[in-house]
Amino acid sequence: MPAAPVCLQVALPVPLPRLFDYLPPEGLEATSALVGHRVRVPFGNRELAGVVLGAGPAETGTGLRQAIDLPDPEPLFTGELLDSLRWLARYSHAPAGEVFATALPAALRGADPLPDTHAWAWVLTEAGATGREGLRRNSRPQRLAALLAEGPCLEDRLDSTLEGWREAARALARRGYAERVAVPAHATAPAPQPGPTPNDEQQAAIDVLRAAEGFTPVVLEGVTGSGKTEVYLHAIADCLARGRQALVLVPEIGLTPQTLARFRARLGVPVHALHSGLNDNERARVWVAAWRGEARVIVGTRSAVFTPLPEAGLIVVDEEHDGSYKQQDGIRYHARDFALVRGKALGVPVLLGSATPSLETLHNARAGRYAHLRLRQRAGDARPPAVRILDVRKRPLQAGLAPEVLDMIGAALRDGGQVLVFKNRRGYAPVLLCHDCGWSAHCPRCSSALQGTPMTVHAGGGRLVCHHCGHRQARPPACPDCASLALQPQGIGTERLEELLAERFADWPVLRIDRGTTARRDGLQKLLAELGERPGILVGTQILAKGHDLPNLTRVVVVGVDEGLFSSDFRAGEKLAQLLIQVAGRAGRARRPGEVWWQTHHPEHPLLHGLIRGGYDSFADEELALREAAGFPPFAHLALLRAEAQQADAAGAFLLAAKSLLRNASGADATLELHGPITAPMARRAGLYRMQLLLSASARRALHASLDAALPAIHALPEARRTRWSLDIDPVDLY
DNA sequence: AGCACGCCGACT
DNA sequence: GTCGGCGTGCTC
Repeated sequence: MPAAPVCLQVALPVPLPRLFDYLPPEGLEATSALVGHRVRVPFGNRELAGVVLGAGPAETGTGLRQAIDLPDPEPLFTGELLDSLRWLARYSHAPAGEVFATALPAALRGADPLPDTHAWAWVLTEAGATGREGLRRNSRPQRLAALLAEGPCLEDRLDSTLEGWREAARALARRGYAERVAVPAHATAPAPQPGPTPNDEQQAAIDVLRAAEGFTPVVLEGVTGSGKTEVYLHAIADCLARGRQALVLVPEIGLTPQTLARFRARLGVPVHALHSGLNDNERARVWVAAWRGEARVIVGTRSAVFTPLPEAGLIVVDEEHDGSYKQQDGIRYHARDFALVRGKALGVPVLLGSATPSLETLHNARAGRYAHLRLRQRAGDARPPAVRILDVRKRPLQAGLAPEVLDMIGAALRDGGQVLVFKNRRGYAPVLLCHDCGWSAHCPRCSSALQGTPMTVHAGGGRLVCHHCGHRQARPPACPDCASLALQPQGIGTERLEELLAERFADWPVLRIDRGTTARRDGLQKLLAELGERPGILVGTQILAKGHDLPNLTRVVVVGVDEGLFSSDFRAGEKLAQLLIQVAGRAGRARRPGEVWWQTHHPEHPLLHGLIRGGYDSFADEELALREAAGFPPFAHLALLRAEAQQADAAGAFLLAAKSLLRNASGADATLELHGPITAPMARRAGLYRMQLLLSASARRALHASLDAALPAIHALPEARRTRWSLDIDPVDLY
């Protein structure tokens, strides 16, 4: 019998959960030496680029086609990154081809050749050296020429030294005074600057990392202003001194030009940034520079976790609790978790920094899996602000603000201070709340230790729905506890906040800070610089929780606290606590003592009192106990099967069929719980009906085993055809 | 996901 | 008589 032909097993970016066999390209043999290479193949009547993941005998006998070529002289994926991405494909139950495509910068997803990784610098020509005297004094070209007279200067550095240098450089180039030259990336750094001497706590953290051998996860817990970045910088410097690369992940709003400038000034090697402001080619250049070992320090947001690190020495995840680390579409990975997977495979320390670590991370720390270090000292004489809980039951609210709050804002402004009015995150499903006594609707079938499960007001307003089990009931006409008629869905009407404040405090500036006003690079900085230290009001969401010093900020008001207290999302309490702590940090940096007001219908709520009395730690103790009793993460493992369809019943029919397949697949193993299908809180989006099925298991293994067993059949369901569906492992939002 | 093939309405 | 609607089927 003739041996089956030896072919390449190729992962292609198509939503099909399998590899494709190809004969090797002309003149090449199919061996495992080709694993990790990009490969160009014919696919149907088009051409695709994929990644070789194996070599072996063909499984399908007929119709084998031949790969076209391998674009790169060496494999792009080797060793640790190759293994980690294979692991991610298995863990996320996603096609390997899509995972590898996600890991590559967009410009490399095709078969285009690798970009060169030179950095660009500007130098003065001989003509420029003499001719620059003739330039108009203090004009930008003259200032640029003066700068270049001291030596060649990198474009990166020009970005932070001379505003508008590009135009000036073009002007010099036109006269033949200056030219652009390519320089190898590693030869381009300024001399490192010394930093301040670390305090005892910082030094202890630095020492732990210095002594670490192999994979060492370390939680660094420290409030705003306690100097976490200083610890990062020392650890990175140590890592560089050992001749290794460092990867730093930051949340989307954390990667400011100021952060980068600080890293660049201190480290004395080029710092490569990967953020949303870069175009595809720039991103590809950084990725390849890291792959070649030229980039020694890479600072980037979520997707930077896929950077190759052939000489890795350290991974830092800043603000590890931040929600922006979880990708919400496509391959739904969690960058912090994947960073830990990579750190383990690489055998390097992983530093998780936060003022408010996620409960997952705290749980791991308490179980002894992570080292847990704290920074308690604050820089300078900053003091924590006084927190005041304002009971707004029965108070007449204007655009959601109590009269006491408006009075306080007026007084603070007249006193020359700035006020931050912080709206809690939008997007919570509305919960029915009694304005007179604080009663809220809970599901009768889902009572658990976790304060019961709030029911949400369904679109249309007449019905209450339990988001956990799908139970429905009519909306009560009056409060069951106090018979008041003041039942209101929470989370509505905050849009009017800015309008009201601008009208009421017309003599002072009212700045709205949201994604819209700060989308441009430096948008937030510009707005804040404009305000300076003049009295005024800042209105905003999430984005204001972190960021720059506002030394004149004396009052902070948090509205929408109740939406966090009574959201049907089990993570809402954690998010609220993190937010309240972070926002308090903003007021705690003022020159004058700050005051934080929390506006609530639930002045006695244990979460609020726990935070005031024992801080984040004691909140975490209580919340972890509740999560354990209720069977939620980190004590259970979740997966969410979402479906959307044109027809109202199609999504539900698909999920019901999937549920029965999963039930069979879990077999005698009763540890897999299936909740639903229920309508998603946002029941319709873009005209599609949306539903979801929640899977939970106390053991990760059971969850994945059932999914592995059932997914092929779920893919093949006839109901799947008229449905768009996706699987989210470890969902962060249950909707 | 693309991109075919494949049968039924309003247009030159 | 054709162009084109999106149902369903396949991709080594």
